[in-house]
Amino acid sequence: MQFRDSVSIYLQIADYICEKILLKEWKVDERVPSVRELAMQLEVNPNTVMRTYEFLQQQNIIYNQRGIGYFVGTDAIKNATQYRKTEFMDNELPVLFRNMYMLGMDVEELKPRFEKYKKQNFS
Amino acid sequence: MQFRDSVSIYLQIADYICEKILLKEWKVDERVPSVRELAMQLEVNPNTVMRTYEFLQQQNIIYNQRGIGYFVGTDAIKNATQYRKTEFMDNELPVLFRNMYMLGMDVEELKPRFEKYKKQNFS
Amino acid sequence: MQFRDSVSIYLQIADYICEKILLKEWKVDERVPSVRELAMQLEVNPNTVMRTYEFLQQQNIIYNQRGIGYFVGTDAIKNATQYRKTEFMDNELPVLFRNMYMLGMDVEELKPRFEKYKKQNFS
Amino acid sequence: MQFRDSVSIYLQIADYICEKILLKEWKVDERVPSVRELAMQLEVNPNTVMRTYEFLQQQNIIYNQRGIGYFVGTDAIKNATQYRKTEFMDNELPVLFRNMYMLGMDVEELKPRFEKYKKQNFS
DNA sequence: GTGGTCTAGACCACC
DNA sequence: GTGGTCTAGACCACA
Repeated sequence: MQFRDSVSIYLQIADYICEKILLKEWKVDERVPSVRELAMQLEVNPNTVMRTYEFLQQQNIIYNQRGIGYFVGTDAIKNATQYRKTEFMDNELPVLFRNMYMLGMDVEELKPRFEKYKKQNFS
Repeated sequence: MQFRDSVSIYLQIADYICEKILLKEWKVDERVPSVRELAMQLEVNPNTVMRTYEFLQQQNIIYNQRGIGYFVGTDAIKNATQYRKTEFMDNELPVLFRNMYMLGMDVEELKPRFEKYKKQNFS
Repeated sequence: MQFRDSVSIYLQIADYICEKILLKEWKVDERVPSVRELAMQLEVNPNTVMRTYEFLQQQNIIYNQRGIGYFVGTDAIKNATQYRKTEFMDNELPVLFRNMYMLGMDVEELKPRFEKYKKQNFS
Repeated sequence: MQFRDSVSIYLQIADYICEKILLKEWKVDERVPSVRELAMQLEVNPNTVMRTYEFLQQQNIIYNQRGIGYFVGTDAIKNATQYRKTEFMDNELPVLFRNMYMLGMDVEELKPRFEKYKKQNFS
């Protein structure tokens, strides 16, 4: 995994996990990787992953069973959507709109492309 | 300026210059900063800026007068739009669409937000 | 400050701060000690105090102004009361009741003593 | 057993033994564990336990038969109650009252909770 | 093995 | 100066 410099690593890991959940790769009550495991895989310090998991637990996206591990929460999809949507609106939309304005584009132009994208990738 | 790791720096500088032109901060036939000047300002090697300018000249976005400097080209806006639009469609739209799909969002949702954005920032 | 072994240090520090607020020693919008300052005073690692402050911010008991410091929140008393009351009910009451049962005491016995205590200490 | 730092260990062991007696786990004239045995179990120095037993003998809570061991005294319950009650009043009540004052609580609030506690744990 | 807490020490951005 | 993040490494309780 490649980390951007502009955002905290632990939040980027949170996004990574939310994506796994939102794309249904990780299902409700399924175990997520252990702190140490994910830390090793992403080549970060276990404390950093711990921080991500604490954060996601707070957002009711994952829950914990002591001595066993972290699991995808019951309302994970709802809560992950809400969390990521806020982030998306605040951070990504302005960049998008700026580009669209610069390029003289309209929202209408996106419509058919979005349909095409969904057909190609998720069906 | 903050550079991402994923794209060549000289292309990121090209984007930066295109933005200046598309947002009408730099007008047709106006002189763009000298290679040394921009290199110093962006804290990169002059060779990198040189590469950007050669690239933009190829795209007919800027032109060169030997011994004097580089200038915004006559059709700069048209050509910059075309160049950036290709990039936007190929690189940024897929990321956007992936997020929108994950979050269960529709293009329609963007419409009023885009209007609001334009009103707030460019009027 | 003396720390018990049974509870996390960062939570004991949280209790300490809640007491300061509940006993009106620290007022709303007043600055609390800086992370480093309190860490030095309590002879713990700054990270531990940082953790306390993050926790208390989450509970809406203190808030943060970047580069300036942490401050007592508007609803600090309400939120601190709620937080500490839960803790009190769950952890301290059972110990109290166990002792009272062992000693054959009744709640009624406490009544006049509590009045006396309040008169002596807070008036 | 977990020892607090603030009180002598031998007194904490005395409390432990009083509890056993007050909760009727150890009956009158029953033999209490030998000094060595209890020291091993609690992982303390036998001298410390010896000190506890001497102290409790002074309080007429246990008595000694040389060469045989220590036994729960005839008036153990009365004397243990008296001993523990003094301690409770002097040390634990002030802490309790301080918390109740801070949290704006009243003795009345404790009444139904105490009843519930007794029902759940001792019936 | 799991998570949870703590220390030491570093570097950063903001004020 | 302030907080915020990250690493490295340690030790603990729980299972």
